Amino acid sequence: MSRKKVTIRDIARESGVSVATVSRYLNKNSYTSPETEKKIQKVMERFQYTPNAIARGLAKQKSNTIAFVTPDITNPFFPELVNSIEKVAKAKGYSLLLINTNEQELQNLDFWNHFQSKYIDGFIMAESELNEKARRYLDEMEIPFVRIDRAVHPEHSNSVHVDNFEGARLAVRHLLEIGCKKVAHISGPNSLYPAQERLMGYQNVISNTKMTSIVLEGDFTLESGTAQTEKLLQEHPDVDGIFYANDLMAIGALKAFRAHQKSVPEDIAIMGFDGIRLTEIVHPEISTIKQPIDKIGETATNQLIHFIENPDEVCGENVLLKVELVERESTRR
Amino acid sequence: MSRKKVTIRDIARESGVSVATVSRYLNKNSYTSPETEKKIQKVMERFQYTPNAIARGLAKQKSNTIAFVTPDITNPFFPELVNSIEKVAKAKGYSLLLINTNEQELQNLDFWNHFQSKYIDGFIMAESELNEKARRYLDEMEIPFVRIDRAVHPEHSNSVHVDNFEGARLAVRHLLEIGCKKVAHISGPNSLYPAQERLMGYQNVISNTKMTSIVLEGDFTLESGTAQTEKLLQEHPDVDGIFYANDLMAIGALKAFRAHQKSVPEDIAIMGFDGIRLTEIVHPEISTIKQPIDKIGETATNQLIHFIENPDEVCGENVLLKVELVERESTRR
DNA sequence: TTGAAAGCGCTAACAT
DNA sequence: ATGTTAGCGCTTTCAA
Repeated sequence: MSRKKVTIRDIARESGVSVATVSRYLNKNSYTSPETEKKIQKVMERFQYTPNAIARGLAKQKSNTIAFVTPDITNPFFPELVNSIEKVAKAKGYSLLLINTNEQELQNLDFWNHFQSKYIDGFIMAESELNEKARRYLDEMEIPFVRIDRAVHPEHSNSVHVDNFEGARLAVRHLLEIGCKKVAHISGPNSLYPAQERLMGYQNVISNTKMTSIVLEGDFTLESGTAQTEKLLQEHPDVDGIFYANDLMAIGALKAFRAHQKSVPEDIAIMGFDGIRLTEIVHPEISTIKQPIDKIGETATNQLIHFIENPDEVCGENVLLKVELVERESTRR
Repeated sequence: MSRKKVTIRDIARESGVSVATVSRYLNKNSYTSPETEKKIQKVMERFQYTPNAIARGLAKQKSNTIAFVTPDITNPFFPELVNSIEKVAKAKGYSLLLINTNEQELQNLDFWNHFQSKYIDGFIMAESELNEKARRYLDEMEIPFVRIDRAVHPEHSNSVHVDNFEGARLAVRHLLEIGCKKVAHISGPNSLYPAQERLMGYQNVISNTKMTSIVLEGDFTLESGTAQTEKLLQEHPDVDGIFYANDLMAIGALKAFRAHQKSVPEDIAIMGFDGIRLTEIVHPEISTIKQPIDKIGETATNQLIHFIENPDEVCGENVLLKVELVERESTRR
């Protein structure tokens, strides 16, 4: 038996109906009599028919593909996130395209033209920012997207967002509860909104104590965790609790503590933020504020697909998810 | 200004030529006079024309997308790999689809029908195995693919493969050189060819000494690293060197050593395999046999695209890449 | 409820 | 060197 690809026309001919009827059956959007449905169904099975997605895409101007756009997929947040995004997408009949591109290029209208030329139905972005021009262009082209993680910004809607402020408060209060007397914060880049929120959470709690606020700005990388901790230990050798704006920096800090013979949690207790798996792998295991990563991916994807399929519902909401304190060795006294 | 999408017909009309000429210009596969080229070029720029990828796909039966197929993208190997795959793919005009699916489903012909219905041009797989039926089907459909990492198997060609045997030998010899007297191996699953090769490398070196071979089978997970190390310490408390078939298990082992108050490298020296970034993050930093991850991704992608674009060259080669010893704290005496 | 036919936007013979 | 035209496989009016 030759593997000639079977088309809708073959199915139509073989079932004795027109292609239009077969198409209707396929799309279940118009009535078809039960009998013809049965017939078509049978024939499709016999021929192992699978409608051609590309042809469909061309006719409907829709690819049933969404994209995940990021400048750096080695961000440790990424794999789990993609997992849940892909899961939901697949369940709803969408494929996931991975697009690795820098912030620069996202401002380029050509980039979006190519994007549209594939009829990509929408995308999720986790890190970059779009300038005014790009946003307007996307708007004209009616390509929906949702922001998560570092891409969240209060000026823009359509995002899935976690409670960074409350999370930071949880973290700092936890440090106070276990008896820390001098608590510092290594923040994320000030330009990022989630980093600002975490900083504000820290300050909010500290301002209700007699402590003074000690903040150094990091950049969310492992290396900056090590470096800023070094600096902090230099300037304030008596710090006994540190809240890091993300887990990676907290993990990087461990190297600095080792160099300074400080033991965690005995000399200094530390908290991270994110809940990446790495926190359980290092020693000591790091206490953290855990984000519901799967839920973020799921919610974002559901929301995106909702927009795609209901373009009329103009304005998207912002979802806010809860975070949770996870206590581990780094704060166990 | 309305954003009506501009098509090849608009460009043709506006440049005073036929669509065929524009198409030729686009595909640069037939001659067009320099003058008309200039004209067309101008018009395209003026209209910001981007050819519709879906329409092209339908006509050429080709989507210019490749897929990365894996059952578990949280495999720590993944992000860096995808990075290099995507980079090469993009440079050659291909997009990357991420497909998360279990081994089970890969045997399902419907899965491949859907795959084909999108005109996916080829794929890379890193972990699963395909049964005879699926392989034949792919063959009939002429969907090329290449195997890397755990999916490599000596019975199949078209793979990019590292020198596991030699790598294992390097690792074990290194342990001997730093003075280990009793060296054990925690292997990967026996069912996986790369794991077998690493095991053979271990045995090869050990057989040239007066030592006896001590091997426990792990499964490449962090947890199994901890568990098998526990077991090993129970059975052979005097082991003073361990070669782990991958980094993750070596990292998991650290927990076991801590529990048994064994210090690394003083009491026991350990080596991993892979060269994932994590080995530099934990303490002590783990010596390892580093695979050229980027190169694997690049080579695999280049090879895949080569097959896609030269379907005539029937039989694919197997590329073998070198590995490299990286000495870190875990073997520094 | 079903069919005929005109697209969707591009490619690739075949002509000229 | 360029134009005509018939697809690629499916969807969607419009009629019946």
